[in-house]
Amino acid sequence: MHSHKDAGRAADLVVETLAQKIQDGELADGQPLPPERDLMQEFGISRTVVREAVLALSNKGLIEARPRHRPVVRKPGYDAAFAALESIVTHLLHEPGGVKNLFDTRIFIEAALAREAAKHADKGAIFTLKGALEANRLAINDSEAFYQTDIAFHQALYAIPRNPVFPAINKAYTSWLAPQWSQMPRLPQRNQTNYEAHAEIYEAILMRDPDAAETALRKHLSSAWQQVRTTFGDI
Amino acid sequence: MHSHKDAGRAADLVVETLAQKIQDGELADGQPLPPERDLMQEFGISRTVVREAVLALSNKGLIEARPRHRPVVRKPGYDAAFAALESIVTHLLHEPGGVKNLFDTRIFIEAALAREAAKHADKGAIFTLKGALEANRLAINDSEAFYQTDIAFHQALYAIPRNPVFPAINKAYTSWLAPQWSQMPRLPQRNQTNYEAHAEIYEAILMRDPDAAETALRKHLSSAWQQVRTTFGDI
DNA sequence: TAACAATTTTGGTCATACCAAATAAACCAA
DNA sequence: TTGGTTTATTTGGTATGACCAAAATTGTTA
Repeated sequence: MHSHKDAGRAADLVVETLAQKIQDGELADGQPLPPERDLMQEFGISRTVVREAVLALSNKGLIEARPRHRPVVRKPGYDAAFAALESIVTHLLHEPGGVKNLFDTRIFIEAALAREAAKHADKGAIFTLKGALEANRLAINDSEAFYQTDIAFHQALYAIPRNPVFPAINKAYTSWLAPQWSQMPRLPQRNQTNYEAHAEIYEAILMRDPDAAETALRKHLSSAWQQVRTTFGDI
Repeated sequence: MHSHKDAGRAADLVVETLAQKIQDGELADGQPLPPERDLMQEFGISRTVVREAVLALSNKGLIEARPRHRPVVRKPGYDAAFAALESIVTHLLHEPGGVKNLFDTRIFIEAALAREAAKHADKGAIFTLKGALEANRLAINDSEAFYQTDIAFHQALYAIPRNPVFPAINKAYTSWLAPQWSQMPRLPQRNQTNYEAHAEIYEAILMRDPDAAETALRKHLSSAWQQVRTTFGDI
């Protein structure tokens, strides 16, 4: 079954086997992994190797290993995929131009999403968007709530294509860029501006005007980027 | 969300410290990591913990650890980031709808890229695209070469925004979807069709017609998806 | 100086032991 | 029976020490 080119890692076999069991559901989601000492016997290896395998599975996101707890099987979803990027992305963000590169891709994707929404969003999706916009408006004077509804509005945008990858992308964006965003001053006046931008995007989608939707969204996010720039300077 | 700092892992400190040194350049790219026995002394820990830390760094993509070789420091780039996704994406692709979800995002992004290119590509980028297209044409009768030039043409598209994230995305796409793609029959006739599709995309970009560029690209990739469907059935 | 042989270093694996936290079992009071 | 409290067991985290084989280094020779 396994044709190992370089027989350098005993743990690899264990990782593959367990990963397969997880994917096949033999180790169901939420179920704890067998104790390390059991795995030793099952595979005929030392605990060293078992631990190495468990570590690897944990870093791959297939199990969730809280310290001193039994590792729990986590069948990976699209969210987990992007979560695996966190550490490396964090590094990239600390390099010159890192934040801008990432933010530019966000603008790029959301602009395309706005266009897509204007073209193909069904009534239900538009209604959801309208609800998110209304919640956003009601929170203008509560900066903390506004932050949440702001995120929700964009989330609604990512949900429109009905492709689970997009919400996962958005989650990743918000979590990665949160450090920058959360340090920015919260001004009610700015909330008002952002709400109006959201409204403009919504209107364009409602009017089935892709160009207007894209333009409005680009303006909105570019403005947000400028705010970041004026807060942090060149990054 | 919540970052559980349960402080139960001695290895975490080592990982953070070494990661910091890598980011700061104190451990330069390409340089081997200190021997495990040295790290033991430096941090006053057992080899067990050192190995755990090294494993973690390896899984994070900050070092490259070939079996029985000294781990080599690899300052992560955008490519490495997506490479870290491989194992988990592989799992997702094996689930129902997984391939389609991923391919749909590819269509989505490339459509937006085509539009972007038609709007903002400079002469140099268009010239590069033209060269890729010509190479593509010359390889119509050599299916293996055609496959390569096909990839190169799309790569040229991803390079246009001059944002290093996009080429990395493309690399990830091609490597993840390669298993499906490489199993499809290579027909010169199909090469001809694909070349014409590429030419149509290029022409639209040259004419600065975003709508035509997007339409042409969507048609091209949707057709490719249909070919996948007819080869593999519902996946 | 280049090819080869001897030596040291270093990563991979195993076995054992101990501790503290987590879990399960036993127990007891209401 | 039930619910909470105490005790016993399990289990993950870490430390030591040992051994091997493959690398890397050094030394030697043609």
